[in-house]
Amino acid sequence: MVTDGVTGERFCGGCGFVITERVDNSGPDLRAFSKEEYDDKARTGMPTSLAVHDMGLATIIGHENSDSTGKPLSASMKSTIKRLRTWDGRSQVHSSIDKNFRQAFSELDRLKDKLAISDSLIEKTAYIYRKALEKGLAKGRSIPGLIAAALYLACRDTGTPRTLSEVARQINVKRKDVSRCYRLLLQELDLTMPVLDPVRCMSRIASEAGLSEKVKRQALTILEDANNMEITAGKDPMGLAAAALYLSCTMNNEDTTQKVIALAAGVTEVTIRNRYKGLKESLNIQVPNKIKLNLGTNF
DNA sequence: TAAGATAAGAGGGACAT
DNA sequence: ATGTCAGTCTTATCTTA
Repeated sequence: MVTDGVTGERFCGGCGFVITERVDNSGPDLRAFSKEEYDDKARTGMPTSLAVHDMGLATIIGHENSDSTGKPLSASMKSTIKRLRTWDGRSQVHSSIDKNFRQAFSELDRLKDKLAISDSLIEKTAYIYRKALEKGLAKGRSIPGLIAAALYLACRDTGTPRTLSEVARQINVKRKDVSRCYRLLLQELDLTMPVLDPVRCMSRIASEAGLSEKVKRQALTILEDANNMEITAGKDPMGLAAAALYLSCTMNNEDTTQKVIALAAGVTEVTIRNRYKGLKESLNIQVPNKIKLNLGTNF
């Protein structure tokens, strides 16, 4: 059993099967402005460290001076993180930037739990957000939108499979607003992001939809072939991964539906169908007729 | 009931004006 | 800067097996 320090996912070191990758997120989406209120509205399974709300930033920002990949931080990054920790000890808000930062962090606090994000990702998000504030990008923009964008940026940067829609939904900001902030950050901070790796997406979808290892492996080879044929450019990675999984399911006669996979992947059935069709045609894959198994029950 | 088909609409990138 | 265009994805509805 290995825990990915970057994505916070726990998976088998041998086969890569993801054991748990996210906490229940179907609870109410409520704001809380005090510890008591937070405790009242919190769902079960809340980590105790978060319940001790007064511990604040120090519980969020770890003390190891290394980034999410384990490499030591640069000197400037180190001092930035140090400052973040220090601020938390202060009872007074010194400037508008500090104030903004505190507010942003209370948002981030909630997101962390809902999206099952690791501490190192939180640090990265904080770093990005701080940069954004220094550049004055917060002016005229909502804090939740910007912090969500920073978080999504950190996810993309580390290859953590969280979709823009997910992040936006959990923080209760319109997807397009987060999207706008995200592009702004990319531009202003002079960053380029690698395309989200469909392979990473697959682990998530496969475990969420309860698919077998065999199916997952075959879906992986399908994705590789698709990549080699350059038919994946410009397509939604999640949709591609989902379609590859579905195709693999039909090839292996694994009992599943588009609906299940679509739900797990966070894309629509139509998208899966389109990618599915494209994959099947481009790779010239013959799909056997579905053998109807009389199992009596769905599970 | 699941899968496929089709249409309308949103949002963003590329490109020209 | 602004408008147009092609391509993608989503939502909704209808048909098919």
